[in-house]
Amino acid sequence: MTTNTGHESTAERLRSAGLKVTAPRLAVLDALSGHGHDDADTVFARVQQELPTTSLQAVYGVLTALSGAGLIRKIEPAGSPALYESRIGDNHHHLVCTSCQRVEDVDCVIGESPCLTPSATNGFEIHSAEVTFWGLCGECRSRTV
Amino acid sequence: MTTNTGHESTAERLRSAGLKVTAPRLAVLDALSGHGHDDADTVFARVQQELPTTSLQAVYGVLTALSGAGLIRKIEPAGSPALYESRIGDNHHHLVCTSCQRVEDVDCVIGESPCLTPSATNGFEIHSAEVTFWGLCGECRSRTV
DNA sequence: CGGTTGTTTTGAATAGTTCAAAACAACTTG
DNA sequence: CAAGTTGTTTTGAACTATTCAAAACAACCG
Repeated sequence: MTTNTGHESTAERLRSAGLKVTAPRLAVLDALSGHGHDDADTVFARVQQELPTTSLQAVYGVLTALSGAGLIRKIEPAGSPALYESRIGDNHHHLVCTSCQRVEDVDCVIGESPCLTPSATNGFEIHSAEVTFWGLCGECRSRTV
Repeated sequence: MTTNTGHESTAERLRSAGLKVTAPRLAVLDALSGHGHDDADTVFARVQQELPTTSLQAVYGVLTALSGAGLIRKIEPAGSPALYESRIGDNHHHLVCTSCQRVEDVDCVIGESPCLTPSATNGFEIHSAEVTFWGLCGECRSRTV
């Protein structure tokens, strides 16, 4: 029975996505929850603390499975390794600092639609739009005065 | 004298950018002109035809120098190697096919401003915005019927 | 034409990620 | 609840795109 109570446990979310519930997967989801945007190495380091036998390749496998299932989202800003985030469902966008590579979330630009409507589709059937804002974060701005 | 006649030769464009005029640079600029979006290997292959002694590393160096000088633009869509294009100056965006990775240009979404104005800047000083539309290109759509 | 500085060659190294086979563990079914 | 099936993780290796570094070289200035 796959009852969706609205506040599924982590294990339940895995099961409803058709994935087996394993310790590495729970640990990765836990490592990503609440945090911002982490690369595979960072997730790996965090997972190892509570599950020291986990391999980096397992983390890659888990991250791939989870983003394939839509439980996490993968972004790949130019110049950074792939980053994973647990905020999903809304199609939010990202600010990336050109100096320190820090990534922060921004809500969709103007409501929802503009982000999905290019001026011409060139025959493409568009599924999603991704917006990346490049600039200097507050911290790097004050450091560069 | 750095007279800008409005139709500078390739060599002149290099010189006005403060770069020395060399055969590999001319060949790379030539290889990129008129073409769409090419990765370093593709540029390398094209350059080799008219300048067989050129090394791949030289091509990387040239591409870095040219995009640093603003003579070409580098884009890095998730899942593809870095691509270079000669269309510059306007801040146009890209359609990327999720099936064949083909990249095409689209003009800026709605006029100009929306692309540069996120809903909240989180303290960032924003320099540019990059929009990537993901979808299926016409060719892959018909193949997937 | 000679000197200086920037560029290219050559050769090697690196980061991030993926692949493959074998060992193993989760869920299913009897 | 035991055994089997299937999906997952481990282990170890490979790979791609890219960068680094030193030496040879060429463009441009005077």
